Amino acid sequence: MSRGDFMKYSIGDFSKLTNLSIHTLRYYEKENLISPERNSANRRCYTENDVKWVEFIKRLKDTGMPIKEIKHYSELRSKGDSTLAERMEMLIQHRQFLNEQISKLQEHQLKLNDKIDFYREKIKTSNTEIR
Amino acid sequence: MSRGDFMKYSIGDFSKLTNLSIHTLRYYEKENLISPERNSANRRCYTENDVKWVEFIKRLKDTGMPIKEIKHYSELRSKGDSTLAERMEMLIQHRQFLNEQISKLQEHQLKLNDKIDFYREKIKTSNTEIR
DNA sequence: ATACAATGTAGAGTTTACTCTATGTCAAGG
DNA sequence: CCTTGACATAGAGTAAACTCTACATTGTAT
Repeated sequence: MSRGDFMKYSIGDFSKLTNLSIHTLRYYEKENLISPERNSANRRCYTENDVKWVEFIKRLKDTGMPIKEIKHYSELRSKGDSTLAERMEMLIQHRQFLNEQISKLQEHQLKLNDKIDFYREKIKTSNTEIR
Repeated sequence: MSRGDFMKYSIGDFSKLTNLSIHTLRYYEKENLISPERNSANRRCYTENDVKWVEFIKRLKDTGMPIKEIKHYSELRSKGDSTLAERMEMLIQHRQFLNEQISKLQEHQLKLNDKIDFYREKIKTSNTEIR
């Protein structure tokens, strides 16, 4: 319903919107992650759609998917609905990876807590010794 | 109580024990993360203590602490008990970082699940259309 | 019309964390 | 005695993901 559907963003605006540097946006384009239209003067025109897409790219990246793989996903995506199943498969694989990642971090979290408790004791003791 | 306390490991053995390549071990030493003794022939002699220390280094690394910071921690550690408080402070900071990391990943996990559900629906629909 | 800010491309440079190569030493087995 | 294999150092090379530079165009405010 919103006018937003017709908004076009320059690379500068899009950069601010997505918190990705202009350099990074051009790099992502070179790597086939994003493919904005160009206007008559060859300037990039990003859309609302690109905003959402970049948010998703960032999600994949922040969960440890390498650029190469995101590139692959992105290339599938631009081939249209015939690649839906393959893309879902990738996401399911990635979810598995993410679940494992979280489990490992939670284990590390426990151990780190133990270590900190251990330090607390050690410091208490060495303070006692000083008195 | 175990004889383990007197065990010494060559770099090859230690590499197998810790799952770090010999190259990586030498690199970590250059970066001041580990400081094994040397025998008369200048060969590195790792101890049980080093095994535990490397496990901890790996924990810090796997939770996203950069080598530089681990190096700093390690240098504090080798200064002895006078640095206990500062080291604990580092760990507490790092725990904070880790907690945030886990929260973010959990949020990503939810969104990824949504996305996969969305794909599932979309695929179901496009299959229906084919019939 | 002119200046200056934003954008374009191509390609070089940076950072992190390894990883590998070249070359040399030394102890133990055949 | 000689070769082989593990180890030593110094320094070069690599991969990923940016990040920056140089230089050319274009859009906009005065």
